[in-house]
Amino acid sequence: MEEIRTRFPPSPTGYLHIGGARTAIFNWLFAQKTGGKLILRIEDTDEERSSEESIQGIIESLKWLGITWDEGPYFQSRFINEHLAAARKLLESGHAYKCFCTKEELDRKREEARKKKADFQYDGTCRNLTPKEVAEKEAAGVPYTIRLKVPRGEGFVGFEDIVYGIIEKKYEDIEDFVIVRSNGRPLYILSNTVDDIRDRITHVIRGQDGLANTPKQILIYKALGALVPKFAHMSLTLDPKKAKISKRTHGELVAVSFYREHGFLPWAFVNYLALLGWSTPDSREIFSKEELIKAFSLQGIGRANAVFDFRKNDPKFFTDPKAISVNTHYIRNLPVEEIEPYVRAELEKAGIWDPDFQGAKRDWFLRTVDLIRTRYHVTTDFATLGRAYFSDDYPIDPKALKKNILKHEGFKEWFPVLADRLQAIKAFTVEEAEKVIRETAEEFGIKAGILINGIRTTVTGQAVGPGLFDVLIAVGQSRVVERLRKSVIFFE
RNA sequence: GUCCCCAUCGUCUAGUCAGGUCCAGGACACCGGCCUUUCACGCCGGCAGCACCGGUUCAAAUCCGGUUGGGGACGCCA
Repeated sequence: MEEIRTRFPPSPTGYLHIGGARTAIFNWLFAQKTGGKLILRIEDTDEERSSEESIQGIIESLKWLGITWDEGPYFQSRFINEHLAAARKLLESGHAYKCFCTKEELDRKREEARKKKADFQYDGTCRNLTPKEVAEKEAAGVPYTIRLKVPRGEGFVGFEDIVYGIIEKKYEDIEDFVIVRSNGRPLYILSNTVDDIRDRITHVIRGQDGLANTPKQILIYKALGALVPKFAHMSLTLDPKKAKISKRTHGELVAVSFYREHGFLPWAFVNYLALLGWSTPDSREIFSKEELIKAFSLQGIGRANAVFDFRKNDPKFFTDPKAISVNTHYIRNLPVEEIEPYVRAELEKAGIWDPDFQGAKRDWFLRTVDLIRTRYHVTTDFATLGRAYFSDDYPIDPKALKKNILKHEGFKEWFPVLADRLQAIKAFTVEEAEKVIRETAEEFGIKAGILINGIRTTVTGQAVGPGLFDVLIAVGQSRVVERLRKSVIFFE
């Protein structure tokens, strides 16, 4: 059987955004699933907007997501001569012709048509130029573009899209489109097709916005005598207002790097993105990498566009709640060793990483991560909400301070007593700590909850967290005692 | 304006190709309860949808037509 080859061809005009990432993921999944190859091709032929920085950023984002490619990156700009050779071939075989119309003239006609609310198509002025006329214009040095000669009369270009089914477009609805500019540079529609032919792409998996281009490209394949690949167009990703996601209007909120910086586990993000516009008959949502590859199929891609429901300025969610929930799932359920490197990265970023955490204190570290992770949503939480476990320099949440400590003047005397008694414990265990604290509460004639919540706030800086006695063991006897002693300053 | 695509809970979706088993299933979010030293987790329960109109049929979310709505493409950008 023929080898399956897919490609991901980003144009390096900015960061990788979620739409591009999704396209890359689907191509990658299909290649993995079928034992095929994924080709990475940088379409850097837009001289104005392409940048090296963007190329690096895109590659970095792909790597972070865990998307691997088998060939490339190839650079489209290196193959311009090949694109032009194809155009010459089309000229010679009579599938294309030189057009001497000026851009200004065409722009004017287009504008005129738009005003009259009429359809505009190139009128084919130069299509019927005699060889003599062409020669004269050329001799006079009139610049020209090269247009593909689209078949005229009845008939249509048809193909069967793997996702959308049979698509047919009448010849009369396709104009003789430009494939080479008057400055001699090829256009995307030509370059992209020639590259796909050279790279022996068998399956073009791309956004639905490429659907309208497909009949034109098929015409090029046929004129060049090349085999037409299979096409699978995927539904688009829309913003909450149903507009196409774009770097321009959504900024960093749609950048893959944004999610990396905000504490997403790469696989969780891939898993979530796969769910946008793709599903299995059983509506399953959580997949390991192996499971996703196994479950993936192009037929599972939906035809209706999907909304990436990010919430700008939402106090509770900084992006699509579903994306966060998938991430949360992984943070809570993955073997703790698998999230260890990500927690480490966050602690390093926060400047509170201790090398012992992967040496002498590794057991403690893993146990602590495991203890606190059930209420975290993103890996950055370990360095913010969880800071007190890993560093002695941590902030006290003012609300918690007010509610759990300042409300009870008694802590002025309770904290020192608790510090003494906890320090006196020989074997510092959950049971012992609990016993001491409950007895102390009884002695003072108050509810244990008051002491428990006050201690939690002092020791962790927060009103919420794991069961207090587990917290005390995690933080450790000496640090707990120290923190309690220092707490009298809250009343100064 | 022309061409193309799409239409199930707020969001992601199953079900549509092969009409009955769907007074529509799951997930997220939301609400309530249990658990509890707090917050989570977990468990239990709830809210909420087949865009509309017509047709075919014994029977339609599923098939057909139209309407409306949404999206995309119409560049000498990629």
